[in-house]
Amino acid sequence: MSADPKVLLADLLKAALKSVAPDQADTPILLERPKQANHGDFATNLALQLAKPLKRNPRELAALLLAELPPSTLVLKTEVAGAGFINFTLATAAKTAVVSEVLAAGADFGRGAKKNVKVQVEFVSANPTGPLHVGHGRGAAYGASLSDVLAFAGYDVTREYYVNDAGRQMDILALSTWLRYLAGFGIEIPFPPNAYQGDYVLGMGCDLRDAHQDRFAGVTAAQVLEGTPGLPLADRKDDEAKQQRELHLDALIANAKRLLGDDYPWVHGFVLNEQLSDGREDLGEFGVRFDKWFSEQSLFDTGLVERAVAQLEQQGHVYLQNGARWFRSSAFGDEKDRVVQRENGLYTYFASDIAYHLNKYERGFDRMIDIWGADHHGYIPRVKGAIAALGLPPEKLDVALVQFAVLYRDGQKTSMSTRSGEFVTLRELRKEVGNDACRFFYVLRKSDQHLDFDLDLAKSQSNENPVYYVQYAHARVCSVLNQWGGERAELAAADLGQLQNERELALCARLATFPELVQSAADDYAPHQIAFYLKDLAADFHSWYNAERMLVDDEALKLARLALAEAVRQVLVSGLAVLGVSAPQSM
RNA sequence: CUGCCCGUAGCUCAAUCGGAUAGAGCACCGGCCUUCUAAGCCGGGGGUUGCAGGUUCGAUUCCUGCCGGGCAGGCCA
Repeated sequence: MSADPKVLLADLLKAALKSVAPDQADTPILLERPKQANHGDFATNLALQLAKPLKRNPRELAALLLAELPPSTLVLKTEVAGAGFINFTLATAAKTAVVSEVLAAGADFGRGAKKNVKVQVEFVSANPTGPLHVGHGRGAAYGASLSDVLAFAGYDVTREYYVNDAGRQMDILALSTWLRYLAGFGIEIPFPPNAYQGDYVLGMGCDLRDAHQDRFAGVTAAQVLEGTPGLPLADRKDDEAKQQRELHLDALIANAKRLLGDDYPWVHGFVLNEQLSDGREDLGEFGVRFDKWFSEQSLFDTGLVERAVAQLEQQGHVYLQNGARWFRSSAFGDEKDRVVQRENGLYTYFASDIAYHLNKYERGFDRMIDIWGADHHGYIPRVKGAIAALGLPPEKLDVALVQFAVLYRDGQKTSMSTRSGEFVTLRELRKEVGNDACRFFYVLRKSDQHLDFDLDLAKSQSNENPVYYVQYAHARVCSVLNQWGGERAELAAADLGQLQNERELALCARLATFPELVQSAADDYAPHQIAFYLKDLAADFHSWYNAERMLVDDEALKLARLALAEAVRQVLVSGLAVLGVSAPQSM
């Protein structure tokens, strides 16, 4: 086990710095891996940083630093380059040492030390009012990969789904299902255009009948429609017509609650449960699991919503206007104040969200990450404002926005609304593209970048998806190791000095960056870095594979090369695991 | 109108918190399978990083102003 060359180099530089410029001894030593191979294995801009305070030529300073650099077997060559960079080329043994490190650490190579920092990641949190669609899929893939990256980097991660089981949308779904159910008994009520149209609602209507027969069917169409304003003509799109449709829907919901009485919560619960288990199954198949499903309704049941608003009120951040309670969020960076309790006494969604975040803080997380769709960006100031108003530290909460995924089919954008009934579900997408390609594709770009998901491309040319490129590298290693047929333990004893050629050393350098890459991906909330790294690692491997044979007659060389291949395989497995992608033995 | 995000090769995207000659894939052109998997490799052409300024040794990155695209601005969830 050798120590990290980066740390050792930094120590050497620190010593040199101390003797060249004692006054500047606290200058941070920044070591980076140059993009270009002929710039060595590590480079520092230390001399450039010192040039200004010392008022000296950076190249001269670089030369001075090198002259004072303590000797080390680690370093093969140093040079001053460009404007005043110092480039280091490592000794071959220092480069290949990573192979034995990987073999010794196995799946733990690259894993960060336990940080004892509790991080909560909340993601997906889609309304349980219909199947997940491709937009949710992106949030799911991003959240799951981010969680896994953080966990791998050493954080203690809790994955959580916030279930919006309270509120009007769930009532609309319960009503929609009930109306479909009633139709099955010949009780025909015109289906409202703003109710949930999807086929899955018909299915739930049938399921409801299978489970409870005619228990909820003891009504007449006239009773259900009693007191409703009726529906305007379908082609009317004016505001008045829209408003009438909403009123009609609310009246139907009120009738449903009145007519069903104590049975309404049964229907509501039935519908909620169907949707939740459907979503859980869907996400599970996608490799996305949650540690906790947090119910919005529970915030009301435990009185936390009331308490949160009361707490804000005690601090003097709430006022009454037009019969409603307003949170003075404009005093906390929001552009205007927000209603937390409506004139009719009902709390707004925002109020329960305040309570939810209060609950998160009370659970003692050191950091919380909310993953939202980018359309919610305007929501950030009010939530952070509420947190600050409650006297809690807003900087513990990070909101990661995920841009929309836009689906293209036949070169045309495809609608994804859950209300229109025409949308592409995550299930359909997974079936067409496959889970592996799907997970990889979703995370292959920065989260704040728009995602054009071309279905035809994903479907017809799925073999060209980059995920296969990475998996293929893994399968190739497996194949070679199988044909060799030896024991993995033999590889640990390989003489790594046999690894001499450029491609082998490049592979070693690539492997050596994996631990810091994991850290960087975690720090930046950027799991896409893992995906790009795996592509690069696979490219280095394929290039080497085509240029050199592993199963050669020279026993020492063979073992060394197999050891390197096995190290590559291990890192591919670790990286793919973080992304929720399988690593097949053969393809 | 106001706020946030984004403009990088023909297309889809990277670029190590300000670094050196801006990189991949797809597409296009030319090579490599009697040898460990050709879902692969090697080579080639392709760019004023939207535009104009500013900050400094150095800018795709930071600041200002324009241009263009997306999203948001409910007592909805």
